[in-house]
Amino acid sequence: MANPWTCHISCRRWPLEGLIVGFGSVRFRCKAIETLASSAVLCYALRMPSEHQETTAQSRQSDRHYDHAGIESKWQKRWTDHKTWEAKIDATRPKYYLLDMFPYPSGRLHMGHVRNYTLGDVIARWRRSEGRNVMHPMGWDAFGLPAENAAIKNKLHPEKWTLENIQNMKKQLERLGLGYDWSREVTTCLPDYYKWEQLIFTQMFERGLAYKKASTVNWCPSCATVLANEQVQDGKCWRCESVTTTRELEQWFLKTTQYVEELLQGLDTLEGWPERVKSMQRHWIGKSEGAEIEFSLERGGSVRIFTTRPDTLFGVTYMAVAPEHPLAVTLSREKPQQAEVDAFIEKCRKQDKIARTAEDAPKEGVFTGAFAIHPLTEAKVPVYVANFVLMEYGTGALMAVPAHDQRDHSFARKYGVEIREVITPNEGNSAPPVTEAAFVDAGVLIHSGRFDGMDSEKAKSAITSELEKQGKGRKGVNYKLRDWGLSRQRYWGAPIPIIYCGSCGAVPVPAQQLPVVLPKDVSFSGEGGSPLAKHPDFTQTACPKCGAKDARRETDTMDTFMESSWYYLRYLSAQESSRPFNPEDAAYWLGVDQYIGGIEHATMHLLYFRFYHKVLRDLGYFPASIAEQDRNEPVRNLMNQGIVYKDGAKMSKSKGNVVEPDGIIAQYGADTARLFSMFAAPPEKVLEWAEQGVEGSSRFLNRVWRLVENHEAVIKGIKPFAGKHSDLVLESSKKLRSKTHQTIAKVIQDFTHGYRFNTAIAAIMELVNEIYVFPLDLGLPESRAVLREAIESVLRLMNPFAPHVAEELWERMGQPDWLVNLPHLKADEEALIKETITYVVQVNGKLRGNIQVPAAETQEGVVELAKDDHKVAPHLEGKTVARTIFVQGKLVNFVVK
RNA sequence: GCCGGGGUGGCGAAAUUGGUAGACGCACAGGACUUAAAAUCCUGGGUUCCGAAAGGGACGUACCGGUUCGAUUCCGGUCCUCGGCACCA
Repeated sequence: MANPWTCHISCRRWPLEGLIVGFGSVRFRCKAIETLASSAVLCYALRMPSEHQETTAQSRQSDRHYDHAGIESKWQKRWTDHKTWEAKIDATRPKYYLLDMFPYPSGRLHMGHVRNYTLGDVIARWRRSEGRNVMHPMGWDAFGLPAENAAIKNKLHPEKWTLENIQNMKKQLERLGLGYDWSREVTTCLPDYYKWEQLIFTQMFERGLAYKKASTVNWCPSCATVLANEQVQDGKCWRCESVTTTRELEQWFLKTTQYVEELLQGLDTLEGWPERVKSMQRHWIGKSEGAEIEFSLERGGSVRIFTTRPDTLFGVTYMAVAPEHPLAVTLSREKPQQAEVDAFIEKCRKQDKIARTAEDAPKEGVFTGAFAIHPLTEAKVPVYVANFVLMEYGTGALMAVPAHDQRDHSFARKYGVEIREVITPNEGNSAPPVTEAAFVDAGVLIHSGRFDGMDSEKAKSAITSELEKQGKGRKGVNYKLRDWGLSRQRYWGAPIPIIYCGSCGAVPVPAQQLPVVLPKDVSFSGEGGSPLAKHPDFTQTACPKCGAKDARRETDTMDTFMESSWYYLRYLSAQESSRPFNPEDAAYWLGVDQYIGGIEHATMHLLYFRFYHKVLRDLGYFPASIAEQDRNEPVRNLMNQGIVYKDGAKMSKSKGNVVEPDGIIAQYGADTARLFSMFAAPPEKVLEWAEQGVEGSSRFLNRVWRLVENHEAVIKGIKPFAGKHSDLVLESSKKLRSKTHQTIAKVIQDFTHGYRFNTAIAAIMELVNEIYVFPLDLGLPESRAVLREAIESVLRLMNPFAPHVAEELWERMGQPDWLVNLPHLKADEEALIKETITYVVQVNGKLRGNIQVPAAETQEGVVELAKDDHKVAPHLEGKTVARTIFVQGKLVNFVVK
């Protein structure tokens, strides 16, 4: 057996305890390597004489890797101490309001947050380097269901749970080196935030924008409580697994539909918004034009319907109403069909709406026994209750034209209703007979009385005018957008500031009595509805209007989208105690220059957000000095970063596939976490989480660190090259300097054209690789100056991504200023000029060679050189060049026969 | 189902308006350094066929088809996948 050796191990991941003893020349036991056999452990060992065992039996930080923990906390402290991120109104600089979608305080950050917020921080640092007065706040979307679920499960008060989570997550954000103006922090579950939301609600109420109506909720009969959609899994309650049903409750709504046209048309003014988001919002609003038609009922009364196809009116052979429609019940009263209809309605109530209305879902319905009268032919039309009709869309009733609508067609065939063809395809078109499938395109009218022979377009207006003349219909517009239902029968939300009085009705809580504070002394069981309703001190109150003692408070709380609809305004004046925000602050900072958040918010949040802004404008909150566009729309530029997902689904606590950044920060540092999240994929793309690449980002930062360390001696006291590029003597100097300035230009371009940070980082990596192979000429001063310039450029370019390392190395190079306070670099145009150009030569579109030509070469000259190229010539031999395609600066293509 | 995205090597990706497909990085392989291992530095890799080799041919951006001298890029269709669908936020 060979002699035992004691190894001194330094390892930056695993502080080792005790001795690691090796035998023989090759194999030694290293705990760290065993522990992480699959990944490369940055670890090395020095052989030591065995008598030194005791003194070497300790771990020490590797001197081959920079001390990320030390420098990160050092710079974070410096930035904080100097109030680097605190933004103040400054009329001398252009302002830049950068807004990140604030997180729900679920407990810990996940990599989706890291990506989102790093993106924001990189942009903030960049805009700052452009000389802008950047305001970049952060806060907490602190009300919501998970806190209440946690309270039920862990017997912990939602407030305690939430506030503790906030403390945790704030520390995590700070450790990432994210530069937020914490003096503007908002926490939406605190009364000094929701007080203003309640005030705004009462103002909406007074304007008639908030109203009550009956609406359906999920109901668990066993827990006797309302369930959120998320709490219903496969039609069963999440707690007790009872089959859920639905209930009608009187609920508060906001009239988003009052702003529907503006919400739609405003999209056209949002040039800085991604097309995909605008498109989704347009479809969500879902405007369609057509006609509203009144069908009278045989037994009196009438049904109003909306159709986009009044041209098919003569093809109507039945009508259908939604199961929730009041007529569904009344039409069948005292008829043989009554029992069947009631059973059907009950069945639909239990069905999921998306499944119920899916195109391939079975079309089901029952005849009500009642008939309607066709407005023009006066024929009797049977009325059905059908599962594919939605109460929320249109009028909750429809005229069915089986010949020209596929859904109506399937239903008609199933129930044996007549299919009457009234549109025939235009000449040249053919279609299967309507007994087989509906013909849904426009065409020419037949069997439609005096409208026969008209094309669909013309018939639409002709039939609508005829109806209008007879008082049976009119032109109509319909939208899919519905009013915003904002009542929640839950505890952890902002109380709706309404008091019900026996004589005065619903009375808003007067401003001086706000906030209506959420009481803390409640208990959670998950059963029997909201704890607020069981809190007598809260519910019993006096009427603010008449003083009656027996008034009671509204116990519903507000949808949490209410908080996230105006937080960007509270950031403006987070300390303001007499109003939601200060108009002077709004005048300076609005609108939001860049809003960043996940694409999953494309419709709901971003639509509510826009709606709220318009309402506040109409409530007179914005001073006249705000530009028209910013008065109408909250956000100028929107960026939706792609979802970070793992195991095929969005990272979320409920799915249990969350990856937290803490491990990465501890092992590699915040700069690595930041750099990797920016390098792994372009910002808008979905990112499937895989940790393999993290190592590479860490390696790069260490490579930069060594770059400075290794060259410290030769560039110390040297000034970066400042002369004329053409005066450089050495080819190597010219080459490196060109690369330096190409990189600067590339990074600037990637920042200004769509925040393409992944390629910007790749370019910096290329420059670093180039510096590594640079043949330094110690005899020539220009060589050192060019090297210094290159290294300085690397630090300045990488600063937004990895600010701690960049600042530390910058300081180490003897620079007095902090990078965070410096303007960004500009490329030297002269260094970008290319002396030779590479032309690609193709024959019949296939690559056959490439040639180097002087930049000044003429087209004729390039073509001649291309023909003569030794790789190209054989492909041209014995053939005729029929055509020569020349693309300036790029390629020559010979089309030969 | 409806609405909006996405699909390129073993993997993350790149290719500014149609013009060298695969930059940069991961993983892997080889070399240098080391008694050794790790780290570091350098080099190589789309697939396939011919060649001992320098080199050369064919194919290749989910699939099928079209436009074009030329298509990852434009057009039509198909498949798969992700996000949203109004009480998760």
